[in-house]
Amino acid sequence: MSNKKPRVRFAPSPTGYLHVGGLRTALYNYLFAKKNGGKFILRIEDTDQNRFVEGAVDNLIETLNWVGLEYDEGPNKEGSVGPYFQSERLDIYKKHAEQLIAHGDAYQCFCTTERLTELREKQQRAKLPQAKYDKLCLHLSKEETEKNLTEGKPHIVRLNVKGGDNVIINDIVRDRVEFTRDVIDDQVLIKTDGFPTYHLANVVDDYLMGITHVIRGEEWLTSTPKHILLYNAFGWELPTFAHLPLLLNADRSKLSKRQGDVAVEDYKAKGYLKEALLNFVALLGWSTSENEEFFNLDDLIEKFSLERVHKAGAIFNVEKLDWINAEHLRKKDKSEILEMLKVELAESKYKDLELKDEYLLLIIEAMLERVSFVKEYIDNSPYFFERPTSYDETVIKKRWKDDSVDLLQKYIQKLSLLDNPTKEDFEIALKQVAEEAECGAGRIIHPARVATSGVGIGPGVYDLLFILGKDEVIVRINDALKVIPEIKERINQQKQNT
RNA sequence: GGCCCCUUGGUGUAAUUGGUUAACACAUCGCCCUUUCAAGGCGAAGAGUACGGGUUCAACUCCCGUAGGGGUCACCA
Repeated sequence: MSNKKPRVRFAPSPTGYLHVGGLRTALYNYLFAKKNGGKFILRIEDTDQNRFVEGAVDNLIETLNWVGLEYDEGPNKEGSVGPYFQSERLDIYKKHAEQLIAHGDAYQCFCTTERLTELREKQQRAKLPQAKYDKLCLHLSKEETEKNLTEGKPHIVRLNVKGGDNVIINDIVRDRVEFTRDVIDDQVLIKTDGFPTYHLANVVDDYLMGITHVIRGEEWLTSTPKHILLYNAFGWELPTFAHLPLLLNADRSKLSKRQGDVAVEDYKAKGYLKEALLNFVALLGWSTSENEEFFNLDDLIEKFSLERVHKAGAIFNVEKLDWINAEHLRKKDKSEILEMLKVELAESKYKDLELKDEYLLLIIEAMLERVSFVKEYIDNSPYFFERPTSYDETVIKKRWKDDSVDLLQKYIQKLSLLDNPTKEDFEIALKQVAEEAECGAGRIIHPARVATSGVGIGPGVYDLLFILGKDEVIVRINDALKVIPEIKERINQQKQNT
């Protein structure tokens, strides 16, 4: 397969949502394909009828589209090796299972679930190293098997694991992994309902779909020997394997729902950028020799290699994700942020406000360095969208002085004389008032900020005042002057009482 | 428990594949800048590479053992 263009696949089972670990697997597959001019295929592993989830496939595809991992072949994008739903390939698996049976590499098994359970319990009680099927049905005579079949007895098909050499996996990430054959169970290939198990289906499909590299999570490593036995039984050339390290919870167990968000859509809903998610997840188990950290998708395609994927599992550290998200957000064009902010606003309580683009752009400019998420433009500075509903008491306590009322009155008086003040005009006016009152500018800056925004933090005051505009500033300060002195008075009272 | 995988600061990783004061980033702390908060700049603390043996002039890098963690042992994927 050395000269062939690689064909890789992401083969999730549609359980409802895309797991971030799945996203990382999909990404590595995608990057490997794009890097090497190959094809990235999406195959739906829906062979478990019990786990059918309505709408799961659509949701999965939607999420994949959202992050921008476009597949070359898959559902709704037929190539020449479809269908891409395993549930639509049942006859293919059946045919292949029959072929295996004919060659003695598989056999029908009529054992009941009860017997199997009992067998397993007995083996466990006997403290056998490993519970395995006892091959009872392998020794059924041809006649018995035929009889059972014609009687319509429920049955499954099992892989017939024979003795022989150790099974060796050559893996790009883990080099060489070796298993003795006695640890390999006679794996179920076809279930009673006629559906194949993962093991049969993935081998048959990977071969038929021309998959050259199987890139998947480490949880598959121990079942890979079964797959290799199947390839051998069919006489097929093995694909190259690459088993990826797991994504972990903070306690180093496999990343799970219980310990935080696990679905890509959860992160999307929280406002993470797709660029940040991909960038972050790419770094969980892979790095460049320079240890660079900021990448967009094109960078990743250029730099990625499976050889630099490493072996140990990685903890999914949200703090770092947050930082990467902020980095990506700051590098975006203001116009792009504007569009995202509009979407965010449309879903907020300010959805009925009519806000001009120039106004939003001013906010974006002023807040850019202060936000890590688009929604923070709203959450961190609601005062751009509504008048303060309260005033931060700790700020009042610290910044509101006896002369604040007087200074602010003088300031708005001065402002009222200005015609279309620029940002600089707001500054000049404020400094004039300070000079005339023979006090520092801070004496006005801080009260002006709380009075107009209700809080003590935010962009530069002159930005704040300019963006709000002269009229609004005057209204807000007048409003504030009616209530802040009372708050201050109350705070002073409390102080005396304690 | 059997089998398999893994092990560099709290976290993600780097270390020209045996020669570095073990590097970078996130997080933390401090200082500077800004009369706010961030961002940014500078700096600090934090691992001597899980542990123990070897091999070697030299080991994070090779070998053996131990420990710890994880994965897997379904008619789920």
